[in-house]
Amino acid sequence: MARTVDPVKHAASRRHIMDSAAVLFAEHGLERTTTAMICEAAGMSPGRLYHYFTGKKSLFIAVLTADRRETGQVLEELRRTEPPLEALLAFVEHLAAPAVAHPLVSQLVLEAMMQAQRDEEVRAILEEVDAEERAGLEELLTRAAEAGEVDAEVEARDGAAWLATLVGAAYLGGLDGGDPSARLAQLRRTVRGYLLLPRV
Amino acid sequence: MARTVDPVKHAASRRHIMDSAAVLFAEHGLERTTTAMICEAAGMSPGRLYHYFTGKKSLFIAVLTADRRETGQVLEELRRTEPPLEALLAFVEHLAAPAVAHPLVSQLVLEAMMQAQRDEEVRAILEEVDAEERAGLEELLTRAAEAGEVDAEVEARDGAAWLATLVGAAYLGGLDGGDPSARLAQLRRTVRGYLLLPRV
DNA sequence: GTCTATACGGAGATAGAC
DNA sequence: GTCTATCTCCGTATAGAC
Repeated sequence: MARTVDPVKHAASRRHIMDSAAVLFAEHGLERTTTAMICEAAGMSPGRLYHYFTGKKSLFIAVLTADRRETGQVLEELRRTEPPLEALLAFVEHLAAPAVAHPLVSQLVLEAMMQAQRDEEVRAILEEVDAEERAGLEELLTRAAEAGEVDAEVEARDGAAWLATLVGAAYLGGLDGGDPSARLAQLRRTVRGYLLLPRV
Repeated sequence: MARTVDPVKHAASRRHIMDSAAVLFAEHGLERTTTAMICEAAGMSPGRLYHYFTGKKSLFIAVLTADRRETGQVLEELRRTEPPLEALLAFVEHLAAPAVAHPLVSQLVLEAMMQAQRDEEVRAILEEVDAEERAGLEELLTRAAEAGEVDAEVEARDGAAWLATLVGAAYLGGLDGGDPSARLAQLRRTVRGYLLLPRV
């Protein structure tokens, strides 16, 4: 029984569409990106696009889940990294890394966050990713705190949530352009300052 | 020559529409808020709405400019506040205050930022406000630095821009709900930590 | 699998009576 | 000034030939 579809080609076609769409979603947002624009960017007809995706929203979600980062592996390694505070900082930088990679990535992530406010399906996906990230932050934060490398005033759960928010700030900063590596340095300094009580 | 329109009533009508629309823009975003939704929320017909605004976008911009904060007055006062570092922190909190006031305010501000990425007119408005805020931050930051209350490593211009980004983080944090006043405390701690070099 | 052509619905905006 | 009714366009998605 010969397969009628080549799964490799099929995946490649999907990927090509997703890559084209991702740029447009980042630049113009979900609603202002028309399927016609996507078709033109991908160099294909609507019929073809809808052969690979059931609709614009499913394409958007496919884009989001494709770029989903695997934090598990990184986390596994950082659990053994010494000192614990450095491991935590490294994790924060890992999470913020996409923001400095390219302005469009920042825009896409922020667009996703906004959509999550308004769409249950998108919200569910991002929630999952966020929970994973926060759990990692909390774990590393707790470890650093136990090692006495973090000020006692910083509570694990709230602190982790706030760190996630600060990572978000790096994405916000990505909108204005400017030097990406400088932004990463600012973030690093900020997180250190937050975790270690500054002398007053 | 009697005026045919009562300017007070006219302004009140505009205001009523803007108030109704602001909530919807915050909740659903610009594109997903239909004029029909606005009409229903405001309890009026499309004809009436278009009597007061030339279009949905002009209404959106009216909402943004109406909620525009007057930083000048606050800044004037903070210039004389001692110590300088406290003045700077107070200014940061002033800028972040709307974010803790109500979740919808956070959403509206973020929506505006996203629209600014895609619309020249919106961008121009926000740019103006942002520039004003950054100028204020830079001024107070410089003053605090000259008083030796801020670590020398923090450069005035970049530092001010980064502080503005951190204020943005407070708005981002507003999306997730949680205790608003706690978020303000986190921000305060973060900014202090950033400005004062923590002992390593 | 891919195209062209088009159906369908909805949203912004207007017309014109009152 | 305000309403009802409606126009027009455009965007999503589909139909059906190749």
